[in-house]
Amino acid sequence: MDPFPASFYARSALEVAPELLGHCVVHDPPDVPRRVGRIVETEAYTEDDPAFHGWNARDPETGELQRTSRTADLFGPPGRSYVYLIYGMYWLLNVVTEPDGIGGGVLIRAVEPLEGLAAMRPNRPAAKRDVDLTNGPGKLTQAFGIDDETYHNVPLTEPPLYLARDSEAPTLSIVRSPRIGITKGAERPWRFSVAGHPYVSVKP
DNA sequence: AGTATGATTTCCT
DNA sequence: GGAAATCATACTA
Repeated sequence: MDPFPASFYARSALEVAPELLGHCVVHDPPDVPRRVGRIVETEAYTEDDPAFHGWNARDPETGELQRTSRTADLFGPPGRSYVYLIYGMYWLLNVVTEPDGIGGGVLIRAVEPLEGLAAMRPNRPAAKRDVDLTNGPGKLTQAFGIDDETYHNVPLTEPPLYLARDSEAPTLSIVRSPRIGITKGAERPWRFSVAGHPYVSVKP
């Protein structure tokens, strides 16, 4: 499986998000068995989006979006990670999209574990069944051992953590639906999931 | 099966 | 001061 190159991400999150479905998240650090998950659910966030981080941080004079300490990396070069703490407890994994200087990203919301399940289970003691290992954005970062300390703003185009094109990816039926857990911009159908897949976090 | 609530931190108004 | 791209648990039926 080959990592997607940075150029793959240098366009709108709305194009990248559905194209990632069926392909893989690979985590292969030293001393730990390799973990692989097939992406089954994503969400797109763009600059022109009330749900975008820092949407409210606008210059009162010009209306320009401000790069705040939290959001600056969303405006950086494409193909890098944006790891964000939500509700004080959970890390969410995004990949930065759009050309350098434009803000945008794709949230990885759910994966189906393909490899390294034995290494995921100890990270997810609350998971009673394997489906609970990675069927949510906070769950999959736990299963894969991803936090901001090591994995924020690193390239997702090379080991140890990368997104890879899976030539064996099955043909998919993709569903568009409103994004989960947001209030502003909630009507935009910018969530993409594999139809009927058991690892999708919330039924569309 | 469905609904309600607490945990806990960072950032913006 | 309060909201936030969530999850696990504890209820009710």
